[in-house]
Amino acid sequence: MNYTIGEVANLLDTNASTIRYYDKEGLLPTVERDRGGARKFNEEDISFLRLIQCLKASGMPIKDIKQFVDWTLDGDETIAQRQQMFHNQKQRVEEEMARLQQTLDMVNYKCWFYDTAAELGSTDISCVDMPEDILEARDRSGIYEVINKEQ
Amino acid sequence: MNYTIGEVANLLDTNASTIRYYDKEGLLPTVERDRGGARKFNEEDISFLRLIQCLKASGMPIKDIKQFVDWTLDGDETIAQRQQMFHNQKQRVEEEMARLQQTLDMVNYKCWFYDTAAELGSTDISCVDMPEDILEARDRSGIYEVINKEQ
DNA sequence: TGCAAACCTAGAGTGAACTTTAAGTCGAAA
DNA sequence: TTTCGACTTAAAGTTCACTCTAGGTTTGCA
Repeated sequence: MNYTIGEVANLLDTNASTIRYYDKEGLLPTVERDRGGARKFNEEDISFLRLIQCLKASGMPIKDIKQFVDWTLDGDETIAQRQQMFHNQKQRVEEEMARLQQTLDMVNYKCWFYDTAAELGSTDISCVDMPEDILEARDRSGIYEVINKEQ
Repeated sequence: MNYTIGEVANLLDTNASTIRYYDKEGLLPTVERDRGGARKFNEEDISFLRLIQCLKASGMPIKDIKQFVDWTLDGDETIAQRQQMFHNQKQRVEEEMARLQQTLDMVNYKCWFYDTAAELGSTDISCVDMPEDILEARDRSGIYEVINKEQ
């Protein structure tokens, strides 16, 4: 089964220009054309676009994805490079998850802070006891000082 | 205690230009100047810069952080807006964590794939049984089709 | 007094990832 | 046959968050 660029864009919740841009950057070397010159996407192309979206979500820049594409085109000689690439990426994603958890701790603390301030009608909440879990979230977040005073 | 912009940049592992840029964008309305016009940062300013870094890490754009700063300057009238803002941000961070977990599943699958391919010296690993946990990670990642064939 | 280091501003430049525009082609329906 | 929508390209434009440059001041030490 083949798909047009518009169908693929719909399917992957993106738009045709973005897919053309990826193609121009060399990320889609296997996409074929019909007689009229229009791109023809098969299941494999769509699957690969999903992978690209995933790699992008993991913070990988386009030029690194391009490198990966080039390696896959080079075949089995480049298995080691691709293996290394994914192990590096795994570490990056794990670091990002840890950072995001810290950020969530901060946001949770701030949610409690403003929930409390909203009840009191004031950001001076120094009279209120901070629940244990909120205190822990705040400390984990790396946001310690001041903060109870303003913001 | 006061700090110069260079000291603050060091402390927060960023650089002076970035801090000046935040100031220019209105993110640091409380930073004072010395007689010569140089910025003078106190503990509170530094704490607020940490908060900015955290909000940025949560994916909040500068102009939204600016909005938050403006609200804090408006005082207790805007508690509800700030409360809403942090609750929205909490949802965004939670969504991002879920997306990142999916991405990690994909990367874990790919790590297994290339570890196996490296052992075999070939990306045709169809003869190899996929461990249960890897299969689950692959399925959670949303990357199903093809993939065992190439890449 | 002279010099270097660190600060200042305004404004230009950068890089990433799109996104839009202009001008054109293709294939099917009326 | 013409008209419409979806495709094509090259190239310019946009947005974001810096980052750098040029030219100038301030501060502290020898």
